[in-house]
Amino acid sequence: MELYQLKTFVKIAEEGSLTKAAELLFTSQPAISAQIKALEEELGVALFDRTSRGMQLTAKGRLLYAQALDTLNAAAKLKSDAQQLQKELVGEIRIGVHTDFDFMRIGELHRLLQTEHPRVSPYFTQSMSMDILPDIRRGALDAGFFFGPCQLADLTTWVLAEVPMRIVAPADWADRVDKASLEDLARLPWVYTSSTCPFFSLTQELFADLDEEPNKVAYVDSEDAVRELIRANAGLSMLRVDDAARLQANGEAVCWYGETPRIALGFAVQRQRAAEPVINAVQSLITDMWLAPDNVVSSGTGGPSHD
Amino acid sequence: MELYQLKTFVKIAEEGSLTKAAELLFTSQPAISAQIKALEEELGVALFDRTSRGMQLTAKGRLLYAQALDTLNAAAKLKSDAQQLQKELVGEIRIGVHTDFDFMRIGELHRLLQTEHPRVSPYFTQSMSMDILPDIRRGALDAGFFFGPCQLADLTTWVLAEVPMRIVAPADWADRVDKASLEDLARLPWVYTSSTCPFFSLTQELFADLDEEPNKVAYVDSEDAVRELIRANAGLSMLRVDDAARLQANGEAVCWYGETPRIALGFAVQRQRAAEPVINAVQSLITDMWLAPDNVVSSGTGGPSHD
DNA sequence: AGGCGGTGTTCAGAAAAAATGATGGGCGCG
DNA sequence: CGCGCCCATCATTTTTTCTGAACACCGCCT
Repeated sequence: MELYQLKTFVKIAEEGSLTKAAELLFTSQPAISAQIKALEEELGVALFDRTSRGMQLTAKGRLLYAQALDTLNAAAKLKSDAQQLQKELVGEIRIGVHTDFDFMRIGELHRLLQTEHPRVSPYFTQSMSMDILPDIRRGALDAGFFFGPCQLADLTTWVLAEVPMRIVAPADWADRVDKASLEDLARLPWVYTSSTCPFFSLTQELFADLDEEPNKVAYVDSEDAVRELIRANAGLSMLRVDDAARLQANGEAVCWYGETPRIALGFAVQRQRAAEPVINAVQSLITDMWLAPDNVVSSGTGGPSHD
Repeated sequence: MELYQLKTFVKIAEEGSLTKAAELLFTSQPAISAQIKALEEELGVALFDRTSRGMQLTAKGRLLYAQALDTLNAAAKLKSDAQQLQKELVGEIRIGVHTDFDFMRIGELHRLLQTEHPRVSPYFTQSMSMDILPDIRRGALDAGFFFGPCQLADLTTWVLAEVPMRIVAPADWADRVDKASLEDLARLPWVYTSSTCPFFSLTQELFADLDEEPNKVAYVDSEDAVRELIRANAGLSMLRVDDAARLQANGEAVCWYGETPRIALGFAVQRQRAAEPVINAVQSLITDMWLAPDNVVSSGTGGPSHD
């Protein structure tokens, strides 16, 4: 039993005539006569009564006609859906996110993806900056965001923004920090990130010209932990300017406005997979989002605001 | 796109390997490789990723796999239903019924038909005895019951029973009828059926030996009308014994027990259609029902019961 | 590094299936 | 009774599909 036989069956049933059906199917009358004969033989059921005036469905044929239609419809849907899929991008993509979803504009990204490529399902997994790049390399992630430079040669990366940072101290230390020099700060207790974290090098560079090492009283590996220790008066640290401003606004911290180091916000994928349609599409969406002229994060928002 | 291609598609998807699928489909590996290639080309969609370890569904392939299954399932259902139909009888049959459905045991017939041939739909139409035989001949009915002899040569008939009849008089006339002779009865008013009705000849035969014609005061053409006129004291008539007994039990009539003419209950179909499976099956059911030894209507229930 | 065993692909020729065009038989209609 | 329309059949051609061998690729194991 093949679809072409069912098509013939249905057409003959509708036309009531081999001859007419043959015309409409652009074939010869003996051809479809043989098709129906084979079909009837295979099903073991006489589908038509042959009269001198044409072909008429038998009672059994009428029952099977409906099912033949069902089958053909299922096949037609398969084909049309396939042709629709031709134009669409289909797949999944696992994206590592290393900091707040709202800062990373994940909602906006998701919305864009939904409209541009509705059949691409993103999986956003939050993990630490230092885990994301190796995970992409391992294939545990398909793409990801990260701070700082990328040391892995087999990843392709894009710089999305230069994110300005700020040195932040516990709120109680306002007078110890207010007019302090960099050296003054170095002597205060510091909450550091672990050495694999991009913030680590950033902070190190800050003090590179000084003779003495900063006074490190704790090492943590998440921004949340940094904020918590600042609130607990443990020491100073470095945060994104927006994060710092929020803490200060809440009275949970004070900022030091001496210098604003910047850290690169990057997006990475495996080099040999960069051309995969799904990955490429998501990457385009993200670089467009972040590098559009009206969206540059690295600009402005410099020193303190005095009013 | 043909079903054999979809079968191959599904099998490869399930096995993850051309080689294994080829084995299971009892064909060669290049054959199904070409099938899939053609299918992919027609759909315009890459269904599989070819790896050195086998064939793996693409994201699009996974979406279409479900639809391929749907299509194959529809086809499989069509085929299995057809093979079921092979054994079954399918069709409609229009049966003319000329008297009470319960006397004709239509309920029992329907129940039997339902269990023996569930796909045969009977249409029972009630019409007068004298219309049924011509209707069968015309093809307006496929089969039918009738009383009396059949004069139409191109019908095949079966005698189902010899139905005993009884002369019935209005209840008020009990003493005029009780000890009456046939001649006495002939002089009383009679409710006759029209001359085309088999009851007509039956009644005529009853009085054939007498010199005088019975006193006919009305002609009607339904048993219902006969009963109604008896209740209205219009005259005597003839009814089936069971009918007569019911009227007498209700005090609506009295019976005369002098003689019990019998009328043949017949079943007829068109001669040249008698062998059609549906007609033949229904006829068998009916003759079995009526002619089974424990079901003979013509026997017993003779004279008056004295206790 | 090189061979081995597994994969899927390609190709030319063989086999099978389907379509063709001519022929013939049945039936209704004028 | 013949004509026109219908479908079935048959030998033949055409198309499609299958086959088997050769090949390329990849991971794995020695």
